[in-house]
Amino acid sequence: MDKAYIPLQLETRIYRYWEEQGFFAPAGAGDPYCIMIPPPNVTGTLHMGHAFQDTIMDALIRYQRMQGRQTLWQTGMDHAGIATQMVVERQLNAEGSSRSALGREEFVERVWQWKRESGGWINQQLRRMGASVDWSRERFTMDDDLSAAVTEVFVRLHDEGLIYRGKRLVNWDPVLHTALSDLEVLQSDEAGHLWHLRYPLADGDGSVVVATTRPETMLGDSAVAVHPDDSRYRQLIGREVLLPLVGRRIPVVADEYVDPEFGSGCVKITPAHDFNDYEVGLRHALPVYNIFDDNAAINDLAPEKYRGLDRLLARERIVADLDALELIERIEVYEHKVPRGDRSGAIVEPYLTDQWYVDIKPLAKPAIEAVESGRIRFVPDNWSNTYFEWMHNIQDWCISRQLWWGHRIPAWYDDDGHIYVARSEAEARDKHGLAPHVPLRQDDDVLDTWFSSGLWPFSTLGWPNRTLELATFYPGSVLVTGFDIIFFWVARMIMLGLKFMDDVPFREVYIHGLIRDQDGQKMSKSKGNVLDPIDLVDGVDLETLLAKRTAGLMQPHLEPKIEAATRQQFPHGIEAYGADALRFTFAALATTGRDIRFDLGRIDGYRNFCNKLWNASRYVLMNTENCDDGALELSPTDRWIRSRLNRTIKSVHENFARYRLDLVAQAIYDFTWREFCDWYVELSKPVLQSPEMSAAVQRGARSTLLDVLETVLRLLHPLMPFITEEIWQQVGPRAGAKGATIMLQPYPQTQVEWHDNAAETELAWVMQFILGIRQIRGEMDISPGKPLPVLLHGAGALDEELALRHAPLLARVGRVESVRALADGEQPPAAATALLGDMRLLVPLKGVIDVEAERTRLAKRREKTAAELQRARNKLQNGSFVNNAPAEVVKQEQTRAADFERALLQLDDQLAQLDSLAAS
RNA sequence: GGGCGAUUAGCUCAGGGGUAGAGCGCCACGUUGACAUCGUGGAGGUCGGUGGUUCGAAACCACCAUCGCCCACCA
Repeated sequence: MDKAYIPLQLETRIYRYWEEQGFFAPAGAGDPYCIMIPPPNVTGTLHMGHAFQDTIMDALIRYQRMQGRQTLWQTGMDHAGIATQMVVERQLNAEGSSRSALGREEFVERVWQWKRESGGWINQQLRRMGASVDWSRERFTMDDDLSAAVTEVFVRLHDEGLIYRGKRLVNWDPVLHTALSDLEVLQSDEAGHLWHLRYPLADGDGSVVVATTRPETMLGDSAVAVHPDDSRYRQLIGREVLLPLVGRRIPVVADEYVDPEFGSGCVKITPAHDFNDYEVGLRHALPVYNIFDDNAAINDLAPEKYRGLDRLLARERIVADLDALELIERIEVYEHKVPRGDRSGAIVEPYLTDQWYVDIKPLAKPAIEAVESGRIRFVPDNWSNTYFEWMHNIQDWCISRQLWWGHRIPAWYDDDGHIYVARSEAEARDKHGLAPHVPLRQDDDVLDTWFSSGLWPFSTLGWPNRTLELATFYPGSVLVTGFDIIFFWVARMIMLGLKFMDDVPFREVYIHGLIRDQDGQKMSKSKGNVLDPIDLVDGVDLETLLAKRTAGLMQPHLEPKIEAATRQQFPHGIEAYGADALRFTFAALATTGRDIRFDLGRIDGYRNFCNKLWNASRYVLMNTENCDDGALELSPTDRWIRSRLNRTIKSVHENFARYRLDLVAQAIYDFTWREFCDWYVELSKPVLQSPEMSAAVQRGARSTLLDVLETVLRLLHPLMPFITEEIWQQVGPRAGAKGATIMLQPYPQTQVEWHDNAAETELAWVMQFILGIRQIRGEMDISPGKPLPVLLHGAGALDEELALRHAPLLARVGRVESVRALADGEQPPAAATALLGDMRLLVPLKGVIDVEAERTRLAKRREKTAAELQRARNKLQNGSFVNNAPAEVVKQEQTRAADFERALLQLDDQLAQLDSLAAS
């Protein structure tokens, strides 16, 4: 092995090897285990959230694969209708062209072209992260077979009456010119005004005042509403108002919807442009006056002077005109919710159009029950509340989009406006007996992207065909995703899976947090705080990073600020940490149910961990070159580390089961560094490097080094696949493992014969001995290299036995020159002290040590011990504690008190000796 | 207006009815035959506040404060 750990080259080499060997495909006859990747946007790039999510999935997949499960990680990409269409349109605009200039067919061809160019990029990034997805099964939502599944689902739902076409208000995005589902509309708090308008009564006798945040909609008013019980307005009900500027006579109606407390208690009703008003209009059979065109400009139904004006310009004119007529009662500054399209950012208008809808309640009911009954489990569980909340209040799903990129709706129209839904035009003609000469025109619209992603768990496996894959891998085991798409995606997969597969699409939904920057800010292009995971893996220089962060900003004026912040945080760019370090960092941060601040300090530390593992492996390899299979004896040290490893394995399995990858990472990290490297490797040195050790004991140490390291590599592999493979290629065979890759080795299991309490107790004694000496050394400023003589005061038979048995370890690791027990009655010399149970370790001072310094040191320890003792005594003197606490807690407290008491006596005794020494 | 989450060392975070934890950072020492991307020792916290339950609360409960997120048609 090279002396230095350099991840870049080995990681790419190893990934190529795995892929070429086909290790990622499901294999064996084990219990199936399947994860569906949340398909990323085909033209997108990998961001930190993806990298985090992919790390979690890959860890689970590799863990289960090593457990012998038949494991499928289904990969693929989403066509992401609106997002992709916008990207390509922007490209066209930059070229001075446009979507409409190209026409539908050419535009769609252009999108496919762009998909082919950029679509591979995210896959390269996935590979760089080490994702063990089955590339041979990669799917795209617009593949022929997946598209066929979409059509099939649409037709079946339609034939069952669960998809219908209806004219009603939708959220209309006047920039993208498409309808949006409720989920695609974000409500943002914005400063605005509340205009109080005065409408004269038609008979000239008085007026009413209505309030609105959108005065331009008054052109479409068809009534004024008051609450039926509002005594102020009871006499107005049934009378008419003369709508200013328009001149229309509109009725005053009574409706419970009106809140008498708000504003004047009178509401203008605009059924065509407000969801509530639409309902009121239906209840009172009011006419619907649509006054917008699809750009949200005023149309020809409005008075001529406003026609063609954009809604905001129209607003200004109308307010001015009403003001001139003295019909503005007052204008209030008012903060209110403004609905905006999640992609375009445009203010969305309620707009009356024909759209396709899914009648969702019949699908929602079993989907709710599936989570209630526990057939699907959310991890952490509190997300099920969020799910229920939305599912219980679910509205019909508008699935048609006025876009060109997506699945064309399988509906055809004849010249009379009849609608024929079928799998193809031919089927439509066949089904409805339409002659070939009857002209049919397919619906221009495409389906909401989530309609096809909702089928992902079964469309990727071959549905509607009854494939072997479907039988094997549906339902999937767990869905790993962020909370932001519980409604968009998770809920819809559950509904559609239950509907078409008659079973849930997955058993568990693991919801992870959002990756934020070091200040807790959401990472976003416009904030200029985005980190590209690949930059952390392979490194990036400052100039490239700056260019990335400032290119194509929507608000160019932020550039200097972003540049300054970036220069400050990364004065030298970002170094190459390698995929393993980044993955381990993600795992260590993957605590459930909370967002993650990505802290560069952590990745630094975990890169160091890689280096530690690398070098410990070099040590093991160097010291196990000449192994023979002669008789072998395991020392207490060997048995101790195996026992500790066993505990670690247990904890790793438990935490995988709970999706607590942070605790998995921590358990392995602590064992590897704190126990294996810091102690076992050090303790093995005196055994392997001194000639007087027996060959059997040396063999025991060598085989333990190999066994433990080889096991750690397998344990760690799901989190750090590359470095573990690289090292395993050498360590595995030497440890007796056979196979071409660590990926397909069995995952470590606990072994009862490794469990050894006696060895753990014995080594605790050794470590405490060495720690005591080190403490004296550190606090008394004695050079770490200087060998020290140690006297045992008050040693029992067992202490003497252990001291003798482990003398080589104490000598080498503790830098102890000699150990001798004081004889009975022998006067101890002036010494620095450490406590080990009932025994005192004495390091004779002999001028090496400053007596005053030792006194201070001991006094400090005494103070701490006395405080602890006092607390324990207080407890034990408290009658209610002794009477009420469980016996074992009381016993434990008594033991503690006794220990402190003994320690205190030892310390007092030692302090007295220092005094007598100083006096003499 | 409803719901959820967070508040523990300078920073990022685990933990959890009985002894306050890790990593990073900080201080001191160190060329020990794997590793300075390291080793050894050390300093550092009345676990957001108030009340309650309990023999015992940082942990459980209630309320409050601050921060964050989600959902909701008050014009």
